[in-house]
Amino acid sequence: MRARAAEAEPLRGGAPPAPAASAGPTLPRAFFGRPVLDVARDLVGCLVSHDGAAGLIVETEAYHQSEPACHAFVGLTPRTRTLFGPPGRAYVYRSYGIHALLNAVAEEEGTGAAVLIRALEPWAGVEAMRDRRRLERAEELCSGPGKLTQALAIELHPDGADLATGPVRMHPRPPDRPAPRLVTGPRVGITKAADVPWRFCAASSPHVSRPRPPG
DNA sequence: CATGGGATTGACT
DNA sequence: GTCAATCCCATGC
Repeated sequence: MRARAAEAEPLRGGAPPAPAASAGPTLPRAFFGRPVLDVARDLVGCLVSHDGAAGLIVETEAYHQSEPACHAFVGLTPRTRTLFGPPGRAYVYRSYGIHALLNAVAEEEGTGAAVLIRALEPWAGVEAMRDRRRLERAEELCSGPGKLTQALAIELHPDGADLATGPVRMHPRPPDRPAPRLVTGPRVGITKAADVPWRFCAASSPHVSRPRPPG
């Protein structure tokens, strides 16, 4: 067993249990088994839930084996096994030795493609998010790919798990929410294929990561 | 088996 | 604006 005290330890003595984030039905497998750019666009507005908290996706990035910024560019290795697997699974990897980053595997089995979830608007279990992040402002809880996994308590464990059955789940856009208008731009923080405009943000959302897209 | 890079964040200048 | 922290895994000797 690894050291996981920070995860298991209650943060405050009398903290009430997080409210159940009943985010409703999950996205079908067929949603993810499509071109990764379509999946990345259509995921904005959808919900992600885990461990008593949930957020609306306000920012995504697409990655595909055909371009060098994608981990799958190097081919099938133990690390990229999940990327080449069936669509609709979670691909979670550690970045910079510290952060767990959440992706949704897209396209058909055998093709390495995924959508990185970069930012959420807190939707349920916000107090649990504040406890985990030790921050108050809603705009800072999930405004980055490493921040949102911390807020939702997602570690590497869900890698390879089905997003329809959990532990990490993805759900359609709540019916009372309008479909967001999208802003497209270059992906953040990469050195290879940095010019490809495969980043999709909900226009004017205060919950997206930096750098904020224009408009 | 040793090394180095990486899709980040938070603290600091 | 800079920079360190930190770990998985691909690569090369």
